[in-house]
Amino acid sequence: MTVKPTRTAGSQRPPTIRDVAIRAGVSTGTVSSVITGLRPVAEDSRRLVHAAIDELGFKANYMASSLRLGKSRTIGVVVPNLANEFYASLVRHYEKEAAQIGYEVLVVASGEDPDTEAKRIGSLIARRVDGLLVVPADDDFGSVAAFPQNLPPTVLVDRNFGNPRFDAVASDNFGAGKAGCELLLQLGHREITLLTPGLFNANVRERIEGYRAAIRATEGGLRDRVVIGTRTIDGCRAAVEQELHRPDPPTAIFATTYFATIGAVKAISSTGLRFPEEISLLGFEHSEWMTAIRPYISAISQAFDQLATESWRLLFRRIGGVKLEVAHVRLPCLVNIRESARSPSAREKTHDKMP
Amino acid sequence: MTVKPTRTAGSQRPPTIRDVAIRAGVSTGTVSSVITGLRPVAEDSRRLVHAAIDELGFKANYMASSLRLGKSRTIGVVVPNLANEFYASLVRHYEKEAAQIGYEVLVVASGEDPDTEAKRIGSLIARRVDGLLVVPADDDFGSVAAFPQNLPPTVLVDRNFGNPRFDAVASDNFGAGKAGCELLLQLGHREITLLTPGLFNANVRERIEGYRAAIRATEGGLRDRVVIGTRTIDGCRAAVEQELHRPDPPTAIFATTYFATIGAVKAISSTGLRFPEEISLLGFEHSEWMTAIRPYISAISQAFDQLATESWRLLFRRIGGVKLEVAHVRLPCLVNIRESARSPSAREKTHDKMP
DNA sequence: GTGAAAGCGCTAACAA
DNA sequence: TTGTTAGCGCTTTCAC
Repeated sequence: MTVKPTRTAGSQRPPTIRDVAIRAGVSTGTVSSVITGLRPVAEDSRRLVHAAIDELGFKANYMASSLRLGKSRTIGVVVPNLANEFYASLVRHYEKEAAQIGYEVLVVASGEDPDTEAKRIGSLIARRVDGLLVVPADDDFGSVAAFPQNLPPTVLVDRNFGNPRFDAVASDNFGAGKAGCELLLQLGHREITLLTPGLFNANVRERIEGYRAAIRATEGGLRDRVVIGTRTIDGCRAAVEQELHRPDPPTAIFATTYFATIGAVKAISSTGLRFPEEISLLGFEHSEWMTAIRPYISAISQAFDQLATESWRLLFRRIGGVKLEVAHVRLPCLVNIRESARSPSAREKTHDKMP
Repeated sequence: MTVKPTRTAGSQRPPTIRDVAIRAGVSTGTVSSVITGLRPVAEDSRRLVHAAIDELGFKANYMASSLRLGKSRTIGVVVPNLANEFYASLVRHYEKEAAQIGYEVLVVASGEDPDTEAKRIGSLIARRVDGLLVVPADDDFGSVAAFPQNLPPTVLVDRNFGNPRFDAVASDNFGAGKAGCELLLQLGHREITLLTPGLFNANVRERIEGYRAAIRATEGGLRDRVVIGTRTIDGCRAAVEQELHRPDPPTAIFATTYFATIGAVKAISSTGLRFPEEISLLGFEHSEWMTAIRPYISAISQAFDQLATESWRLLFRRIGGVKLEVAHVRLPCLVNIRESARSPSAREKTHDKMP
């Protein structure tokens, strides 16, 4: 039988609870009690233990305690793309929430790909995260063949709201599309082009429906104009450029996502059009730059802080509770009226001058 | 003696290696061998084990294996602020690198506060991360009293480059400040205000020194103008507004950080000054919006992808190696000349007209 | 090629 | 109030 060496601050591997116990002249059980505070410890022992902990620079091994306890105090956060400020903000909020209660967040990106998502979630499960906060890569979360069974408590954020198997929180996308279009209509626009990166997810489809509803509600028999770009900024940019070069260009553009917004601004900037005099823009989401360079960008934005706190709340409700109803929470969007959307009068005038 | 129940796919707690072993009619050792592939297994057993794994939806518990192996395949990433795109990009790169080799990243934010940083790093250590990638909250990383001893392999990114105890990778800040100022000088500017959020960290101080060196190298006996804001966008904005309202306003502003850049743009936009005709701006870092609204923002930028890959490389070099020299790597910055910085001629003309 | 069993560092039930 | 001890789920000798 080999004798186990005691580990000190300088040694290779970090000291264990056993090293602390020996040094303090108590048992490991007592040390554990001091650390967790779950059962009373005599003042003398406590002092001894604390002294030993400090001298050794001891840090309880969380992996061991997690294994024993069956919970990791870790939450897995899955987002499509960290390059998108919207998702980065979500992560930021989650990290803050986690820090407050001694949790940690494991962040992974799916790259908008369901297979990658499944794979990444698999490794989060292997790490036994206590819960999952996921912005699904598509609207059928969990449908991929290789998708892991036995998910921990999970709440879906921003996408795939209708999924009956999971708690979810998302924005009122229909309302957002409708409000945005109405705003432009009120300003006097009659040729409003909706820009979407695609039709791949329900969020944009709902926003489009909201836009269409607003168009239909009008008495002028206006037509809806939907332009489809790609999921990249450049794809949206190209689509808008093409739209602006048509013989009957729109007087306003309504972008349905953050990347579409950037693409639209780029497209407008690259044309000779005066902005916002000749072309109005209503974007989506909020970012600092929108209130930096003129014209300040008007935009509908998701209340991502609320999305974050609400989804966090739902997750812990589920981690704590048993047999809960599936909860689905819709949050209203915000309308930020700034400079990039104005009434089309200037443009009309220009037209009047040269018939 | 209680008999341990076998766990199946539907049961509460996830199946263990033991459940797989029983189901496959082999020992846990054999199952382990199949999973890790570390010792040969007969084809028959392998098939049996794989079948059992699939039927049970088994996922090896990483906490248990980590505990046993003494390594977690997890890297801790510590950044000052996830709201800063620059750091968010760093995280994005690290996540990608991690995914490629089956690692995971634990992301924490220090909020620019050394005490919070120490505390957060403490919990990363408790989770036994295999390594730490940190953008330190200040230039004396690890000096706080409560700072944990016995760090895992660690590399410092972007800040506190000189720290002799740690590998580090950072940009050539002096060179960046110098190149930026020289660019403005070449354009013909003589009154160049340098905007910094403070003097708290060596990066900005080095950038200032670079700027001063360029000013001094000039023959015109130019004065250096350094304006100090705060670490927030608004603080920088206020500082620039004040500067622009002086009787002797600058013709160009050179912002030394990302937040300072946004603050400067906001300040310029809020004044009546024509931009860039009357006032030039050279920013710092790169972001999509800089090439969206006109004028496109010229900026010096850190090669954050290189910072990320290089720091990742250094970290794994150290995780793998023993007794390595401390490595310090400086990376050059990029100069992106766009529209917001131009020669001050327009401004001069305006002045000429009203003496 | 495979099984039995020890043990990673911790917590909790049970005794004392 | 405290010590002892049996595992948490996995990997890895050591036998066979």
